[in-house]
Amino acid sequence: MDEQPRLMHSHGVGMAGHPGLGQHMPDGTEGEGRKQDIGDILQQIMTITDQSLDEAQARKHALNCHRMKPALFNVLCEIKEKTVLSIRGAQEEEPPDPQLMRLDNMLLAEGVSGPEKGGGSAAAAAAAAAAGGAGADNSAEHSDYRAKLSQIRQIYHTELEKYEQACNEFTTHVMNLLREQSRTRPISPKEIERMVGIIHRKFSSIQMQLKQSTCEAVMILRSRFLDARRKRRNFNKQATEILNEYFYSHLSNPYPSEEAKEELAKKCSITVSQVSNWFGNKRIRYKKNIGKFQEEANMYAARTAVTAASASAQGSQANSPSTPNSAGEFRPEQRLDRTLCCLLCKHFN
DNA sequence: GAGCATGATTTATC
DNA sequence: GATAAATCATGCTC
Repeated sequence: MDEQPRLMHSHGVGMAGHPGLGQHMPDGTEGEGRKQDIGDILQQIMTITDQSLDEAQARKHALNCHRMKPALFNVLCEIKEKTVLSIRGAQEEEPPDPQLMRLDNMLLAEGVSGPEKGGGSAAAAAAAAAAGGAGADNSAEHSDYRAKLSQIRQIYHTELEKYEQACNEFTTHVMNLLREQSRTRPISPKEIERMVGIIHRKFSSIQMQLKQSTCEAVMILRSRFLDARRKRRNFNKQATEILNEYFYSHLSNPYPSEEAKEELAKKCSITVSQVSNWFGNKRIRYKKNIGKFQEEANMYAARTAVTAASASAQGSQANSPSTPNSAGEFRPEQRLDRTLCCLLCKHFN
């Protein structure tokens, strides 16, 4: 402190050498003196970088103790605040990143982010439903998918927590630094806020990378799981016979209704979509090669006829001649099939 | 292992 | 959304 006058004097701007700074002017020249005073202070600030470290420290201290410092500091704060406000105004108008939104939506849909209940298992269940199977193997795959998704979810949340913690620590550190610095240079709260925003944006870009990696991992898992769906199993013999029976007994219109599909699915222990697939495949393959399927068609028609005939015999002669077929309906073409089948039955027996 | 059978998927059409 | 047609991928038989 005792070197202050020396320093100030040596540079010709010492407070003692300036009446306007050191004391009030009684003759009315105070205003003019203050202008000069502020000019000098600014000059000191501008030349402070030219000083040696010791000199600069001393100069800094002298400026901090200057009686005009609070007023000047406030003015500089106001100027900076206005500048920062204009910058912030421009930044706040930025729309949310669409890529980040997509990643967030996907992670939410896959059950990686958001509440844990059902998310991943719902996605797995949807995939399993698309696979069409409901057997033990499928549920095993399902649980495997869930376990792996749960692992991904855990890693994601751990990493996210780490990033958030690091971000908070760094933000606190920077804020403390800025608050410390605000004693010696004008730093408004808004400027600190802006700096915090910059830090958060930097960290959110890191988070985006994490989200991207997580999405990729989920996609790989999902594609592996979906690929497994292609590992088909042939239907058992009984299921194939039930389906074929229906197909050939409805050959003129092999399009089962939704109810019929459900019934067939139940009988065959398969799903309705598998029934639809089977009929789709059967129709197209039958149409492409009727000759090849003729024998099969005859055999099923014969069976249907035998069943119908025995039912008819049991039902007594009093019954109507229009006996319904196994599907509960009667078709004129069935009569032709039946005639053919009687002949075939005789042939096979 | 080749060739065929068969369930599932994809794409186009209605 | 249901279906046809083409295609894929796996299972089965020899």
